[in-house]
Amino acid sequence: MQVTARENTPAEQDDIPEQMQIRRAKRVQLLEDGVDAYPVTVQRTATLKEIREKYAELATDTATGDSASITGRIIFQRNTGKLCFATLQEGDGTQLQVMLSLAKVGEESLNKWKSLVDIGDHVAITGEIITSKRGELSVLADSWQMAAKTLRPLPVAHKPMTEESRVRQRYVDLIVREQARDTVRMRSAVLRSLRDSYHRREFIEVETPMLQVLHGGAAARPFVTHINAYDMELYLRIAPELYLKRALVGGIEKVFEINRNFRNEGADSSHSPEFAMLESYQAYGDYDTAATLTRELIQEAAQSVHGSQVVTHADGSEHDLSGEWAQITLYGAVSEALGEEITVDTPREQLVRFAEKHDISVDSLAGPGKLVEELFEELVVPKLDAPTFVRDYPEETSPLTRGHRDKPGVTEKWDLYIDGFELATGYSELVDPVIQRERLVAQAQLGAKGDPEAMRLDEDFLRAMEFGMPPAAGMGMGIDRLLMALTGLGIRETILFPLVKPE
RNA sequence: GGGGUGCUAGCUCAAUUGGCAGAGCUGCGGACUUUUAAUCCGUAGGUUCGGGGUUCGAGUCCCCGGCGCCCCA
Repeated sequence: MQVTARENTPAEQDDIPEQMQIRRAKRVQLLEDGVDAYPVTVQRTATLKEIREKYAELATDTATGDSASITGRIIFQRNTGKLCFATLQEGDGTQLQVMLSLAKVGEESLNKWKSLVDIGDHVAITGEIITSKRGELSVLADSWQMAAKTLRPLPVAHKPMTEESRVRQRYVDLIVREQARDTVRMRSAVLRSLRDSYHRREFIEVETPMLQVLHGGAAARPFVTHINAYDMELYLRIAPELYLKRALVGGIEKVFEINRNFRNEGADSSHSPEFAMLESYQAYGDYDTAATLTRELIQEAAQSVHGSQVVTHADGSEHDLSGEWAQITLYGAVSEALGEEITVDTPREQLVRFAEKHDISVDSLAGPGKLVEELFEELVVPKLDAPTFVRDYPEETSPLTRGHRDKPGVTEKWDLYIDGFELATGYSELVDPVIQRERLVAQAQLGAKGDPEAMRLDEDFLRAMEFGMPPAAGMGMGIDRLLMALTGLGIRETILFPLVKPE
C-alpha cells in the first residue's frame, strides 16, 4: 500500500525526517479508516508475564483453546506473506510473541497490520494461546487493535545507544535496554529496603524544608532562589541536618529522612548537582551505634536486592559486604601510609613537607587537620575497596561534631568507604549549645572572609539546641552512591533523569 | 580553569595526502503460512553540530561558538 503524508504541512515535510513523515501518514490513514490511533482503552485480560508464567511448560506446537487479550509494545517484526510474527514487550521487559495469520484475521486486517503497524507501536491482540512449530509461546490473533501509534522510529535494538543518548532520552533507553529498566527497579527496591529497615527499628520518617532561609548542615555552595511573597533570597538545602536535630530536640528520638539535597558545584561522572541523601539521628546513640546501623542498612539492602550480602557488579565482579567491617583511624591510616607517626600535634610545616614529598598540592589556607585529610584522600582512599570505617577526624574540619571522649583534638566521626569512595558519614553529635555557638560563629567569620562553603549563623538552630538536644548518633548516606556500591554503575546510570545541559 | 578528543542518514558507525558522502540495521516497494536481530530482490533517506575563513575544490585544514567524553588542577 502506498502511504502518503497528506496531512502534513509543506513546512513539516521539509523539516522532519522521512521515517517520521511516514509514521505520521500511517496515523492519518488509521483515522481515515475510522480507527482511533490512540484509543482511550483497549482490552487486556492478562499481562505478558502472567501468560509466560502460566504456560511456561507448554509443549511445542500446542493449541490450548484458551483465549486472552494482551497488550504490549512491538520490538521486533517478522512478516511473511500470509503469516506475521511480532514480539511484544511490556513494562518490566517481559516479551511474548504474537502471530497473525491470513486464516484467522482475514486479508484486509492482515494487510492493515503489515502496512500500518511499526516497531515501537503499542498494540492490543486478542487470540488463542499457543506454541509455534518452533516452540515459541505465542498468542495467535483473532483480532488486533492499535493501542498507541509511535511517531518516531526506535533505535536499533542490538547496537547500544551512545552514553549521551541514553542519558538525554532515558525513555528510549528504558525501552531498549534491560539494564536501564533493572536499575530503576533496583533503586526502588533499595529505597524500600532502607525504609523497611528503619521502620523495623521504630524510626520515624520526616520531611524537612528544602527551601531554607539559611543553608547549613554541611560545607557546600548552595543554589540561590527568590521567594516573591517575602521578596527575599532563599536557598535550596545542602543538608537536612539542622532540621532533623530540631526534631530530635522536640523529642522525635529516632528520626530519618530520605530526600534530595542540592549543591551548586561541579557536575561530572561522580557528582550530581541534586542528589538523594539519607540522614538519620538516634537519641542516646553514639558513632558506634551509627556505624552498626549503617552496616546493617547496607547489608539488608544488598540482601533484599541481590539475595546475598556478596553483591555482583555490572562488570561481573563480586564484592563481599557481609560480616563486620574494618575500622581504622584517620591518623593511624595516614601514619601507616607515610611510614611515620603523625598525630593531632604534628606541626603544619611537617605535614606540608609530607605533602610535597608525595606531590600533593597544598591549599595555603589549609590548617593541619585539613592537610591530614588531604594526605588521607591521596594516599589511603584509593586503596579502600572493602567496606571500611575511618574514624576520629580532626576537630578543625568537623564543626558540628562532638570532641572525642578520650582523644583530645579529634572528633567522634567516621566516614565509610566502599570501592574507594565515601559512601556515608556518622557522628556522635555535638549537643553542647555553647560550644556549638562558638564553632558556628567561627564558621560565619570564615564566610565573612569569603569562603563560599562556610556556614552562616543559624540563630533559630542555636535556640533549639539551647532547649536541650539529647546525646545522639547521627548518620548521612548518599543514596546514589549506595546504588553505585551495590551495582558498580556510574552515578548518571543510577539516576533516572540526571541533569544534562540542553542540546 | 588547562590540555586532549569527538559530533556524518531515524540508530550505530565508515570515508586514504584536501578530490563523486558510504555501510549495516531501520524505512519504503515486491516475494514468502512457523519466524526468533527471519530470509531474498529492488529502492529511498544527508544543512557532515552552528557560524566564519583558506582553497579551483572542505566531512577533512584554520578561527569563533555549542554539546559530549577523557586526563590534569
